[in-house]
Amino acid sequence: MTSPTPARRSRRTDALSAAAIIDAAIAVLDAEGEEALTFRALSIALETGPGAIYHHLASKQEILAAAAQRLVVHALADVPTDLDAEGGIRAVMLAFFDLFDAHPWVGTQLSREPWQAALLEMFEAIGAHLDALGVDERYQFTAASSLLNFVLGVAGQHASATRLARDLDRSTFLRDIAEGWKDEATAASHPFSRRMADQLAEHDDRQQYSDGIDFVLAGIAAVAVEGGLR
Amino acid sequence: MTSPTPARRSRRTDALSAAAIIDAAIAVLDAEGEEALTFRALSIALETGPGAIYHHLASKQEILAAAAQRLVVHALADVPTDLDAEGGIRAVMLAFFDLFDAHPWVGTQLSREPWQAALLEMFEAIGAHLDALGVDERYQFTAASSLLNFVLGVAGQHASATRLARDLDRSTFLRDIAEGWKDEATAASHPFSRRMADQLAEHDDRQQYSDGIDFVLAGIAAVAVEGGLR
DNA sequence: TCGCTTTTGGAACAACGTTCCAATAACGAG
DNA sequence: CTCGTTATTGGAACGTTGTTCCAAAAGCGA
Repeated sequence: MTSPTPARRSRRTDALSAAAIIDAAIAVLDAEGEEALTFRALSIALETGPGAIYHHLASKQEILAAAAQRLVVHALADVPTDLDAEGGIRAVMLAFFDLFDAHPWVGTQLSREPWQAALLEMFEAIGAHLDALGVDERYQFTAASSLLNFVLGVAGQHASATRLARDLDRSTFLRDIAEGWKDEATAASHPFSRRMADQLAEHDDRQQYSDGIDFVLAGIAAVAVEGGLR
Repeated sequence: MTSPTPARRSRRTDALSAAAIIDAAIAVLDAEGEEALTFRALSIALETGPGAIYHHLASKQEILAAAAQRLVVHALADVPTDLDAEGGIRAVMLAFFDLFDAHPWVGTQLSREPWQAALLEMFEAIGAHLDALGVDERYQFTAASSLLNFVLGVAGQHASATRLARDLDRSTFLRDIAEGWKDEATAASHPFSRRMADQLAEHDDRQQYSDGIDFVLAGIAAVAVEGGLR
């Protein structure tokens, strides 16, 4: 098998490169999920061995971080630029949600390494609108961080929910959780959650995310625009 | 070695149990960090083998989830109950931060499994105050979720930062990141982050978290209390 | 005292990320 | 063109992980 073909041109027709490895990694992650990205799977996809991969990238972390950054940059490139300040922030934030919805593994990756490259891109994209929004300069760092932290929380939950509900249906998965909240013993000690159980089962993730942004933006407007309290 | 001592009373003086295993797991996690919790480390700490552990708990996930839930419940038990609605929510949210600061691995765990037991406790503790805060019933689910997502984002970042800065000092770690933001090429394409670099290096995590809560609470008050817009 | 069930702990397994290395292609200097 | 040097390749091997399996031991009801 795999006859040597002694003296053709190149060992590979397509040269291996960091970019090619990241391409393959994204393809595997999107097609089969986070836990499917192994050096063995990558080796098969690229028709090579782990040694060759390690010659271009230092670790699995580096592959994941680079893959996440590429998708973040790509998603941000598609955001329209002719919007007012608030519309611009909303568009950026929704672009993040759609990215995490299409590539849930990115949500996991962003919590693996602090202030990695992808996070800088997100931080910048959010912060770029704060001046135009009229946010007092002293509040801009906190405002951008708050929006970023909110996105990251959603991204993490969305990723783990998708991971678990990979075979299972999302709605039946949520219905099961909601049923648990309606269990007598649980409901007795968790009355608020009991009241919310039906909404949990029926809610729209994207709408809820958008409503959450409304809260944070309204809060920033109330506290940090035109000199809020202290 | 380990002479059999043929016929004493019990095989172990302290009976193995789920609670004892979780105790040991928390001790290992707090003392040596997330990646130190292995079945081998647990076996040594409990003076047993992996088989005995699996007889009481089904998987490593289950151990981590139970450990996280215990700490969340414990942290919530210490929150004073004689506060007004807003003070109550603030106290709960700050209790979460202090928990994630003392036990960073909890922040990672909460993103591993969706709607796990610990999250229900957090969701309930937040939501319990929303009626008293005057939040319209239609907004309570979204309001509680938004606060929860914000906490989870902070927890995840805090956990990964602590993990990376385990040997390294936190302030020098942040200073290094900030220096990267001041790099000429980076600064040119990321002017907002460039302006924020010094604040990144000097900011207080807990204060920033508290300010973020101010934003979200102000936004909830503006949008969802006494019938906000739409 | 005996039979059955629970509990124990260690051996064994497959899979993972990573390291190492011998073989090969590419390339610059002569 | 030729040759020594470097870059690149891919597979074998390593140590560690979570998990499974099983035989021995302890506890317990009849």
